[in-house]
Amino acid sequence: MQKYYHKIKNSPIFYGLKDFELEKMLKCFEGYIKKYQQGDMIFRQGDIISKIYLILDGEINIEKETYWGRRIIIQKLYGSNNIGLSLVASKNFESNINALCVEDSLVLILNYEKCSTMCQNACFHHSAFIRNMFNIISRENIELIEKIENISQKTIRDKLLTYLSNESLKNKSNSFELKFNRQELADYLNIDRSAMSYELSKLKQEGLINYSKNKFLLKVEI
Amino acid sequence: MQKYYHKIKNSPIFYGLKDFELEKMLKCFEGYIKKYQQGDMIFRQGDIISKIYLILDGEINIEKETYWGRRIIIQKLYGSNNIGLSLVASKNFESNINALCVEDSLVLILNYEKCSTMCQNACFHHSAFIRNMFNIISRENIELIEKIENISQKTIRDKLLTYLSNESLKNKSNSFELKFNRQELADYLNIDRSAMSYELSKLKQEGLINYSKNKFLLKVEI
DNA sequence: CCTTTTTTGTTGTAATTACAACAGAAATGT
DNA sequence: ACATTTCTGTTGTAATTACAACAAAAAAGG
Repeated sequence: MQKYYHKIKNSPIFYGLKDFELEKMLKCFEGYIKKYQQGDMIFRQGDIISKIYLILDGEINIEKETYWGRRIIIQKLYGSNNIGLSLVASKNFESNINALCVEDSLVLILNYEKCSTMCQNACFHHSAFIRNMFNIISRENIELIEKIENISQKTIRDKLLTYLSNESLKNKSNSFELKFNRQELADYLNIDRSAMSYELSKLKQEGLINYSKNKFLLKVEI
Repeated sequence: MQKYYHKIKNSPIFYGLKDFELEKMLKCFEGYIKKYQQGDMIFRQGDIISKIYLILDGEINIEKETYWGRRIIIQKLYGSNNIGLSLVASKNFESNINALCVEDSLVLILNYEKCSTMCQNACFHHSAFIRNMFNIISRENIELIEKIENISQKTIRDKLLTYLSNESLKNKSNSFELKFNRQELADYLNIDRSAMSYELSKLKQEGLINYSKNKFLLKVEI
């Protein structure tokens, strides 16, 4: 466990703690580390969740399968993101999403019940921890709204331009690298991959964007 | 202010407080009441937010305007929902949404900074308050994911069936009343109103659903 | 280095949707 | 009760998209 302390201390939820403080809190929260392999599901739609999953390393897709069997990618999460937070904090403990490891991943698992109620020994940092969770889940919220903006555009072209523009803003640069491969991007934007590919080529031809592999350049203000 | 205490105490965020405790907290949080009229914007895209808005009464649409001028309805909020919470809790204080009053509304406004940091006099209920906010924003999060599920369906028919099925689940009944009018529903589901109207008629003809005005009956399991 | 597998791009066609224009119904105001 | 306005439903057409099938390029695995 100790060998992961530096990773854990880098996460926004435990930021700035000393080793002995961290140790105390992890005990408090019944924290433990679990390794997942590429392709593993951390949990699925319908699972009852009672843990908070803090991603220390790896890459995880939050997905949903429709009634008709199509995949929707809600978002892609990396180290220092949390999953399960919002699920767990609500009255309804049943997951409405799948958490799929796209790479081998390292996850710190905490007992939500222990996290959310002040412990007897009322560790000094507990309230800061709760505030941090709050910030994290808020950011999650904003990202979901951004996704809704992206997929709510009318045409494939508008979806792409809106998505790329938002990525550009987040990267504070008009050149940036996409985290999705083409199929994932299509599943994220809810469009057909080949139609998307066609539209990307057209945008490139028209000089609005440029790209090579996953490196993109947005040449226009949206 | 006092005359609103019963409303405030009914909200999940202040639930179960005694009058004198509530009074102390509201002072702590610099809380005040503001009345809005139908059509008023509580805040707009681009506004810098530093308050928490707790809806005591009324009806508010969370909307976004696309670059191309189309309206997206993110969600509809009623009394005892919060707006501005997730906006305010992030480092980035710039709103990415509009909050539009669809009816005359009554809003309790709190200073976020005061809410999120423990006050000197450390009122007993402050940590419960933060936990409540946490629960609220989590539920918000889950609703956003549900919206994403609804609008991520491939066809208008699938969007409608998924939406109606989710409403049915939330109402724990296969008959329920929609909170949206037709144009709003179309803007929520990101589809053309007339095409949606056409598909609704078809679903009714085929016997999958029934409706009259906003009262709907879902006759199939999705 | 070569083979195999995976990812990405291209194109034609059928299906779906947006849009416009209008009719009918319901709600509102007087 | 009537006129006016708003909301909902209907239909035809043009635009957009999904899908399938395949080609080309890149990555992975010996």
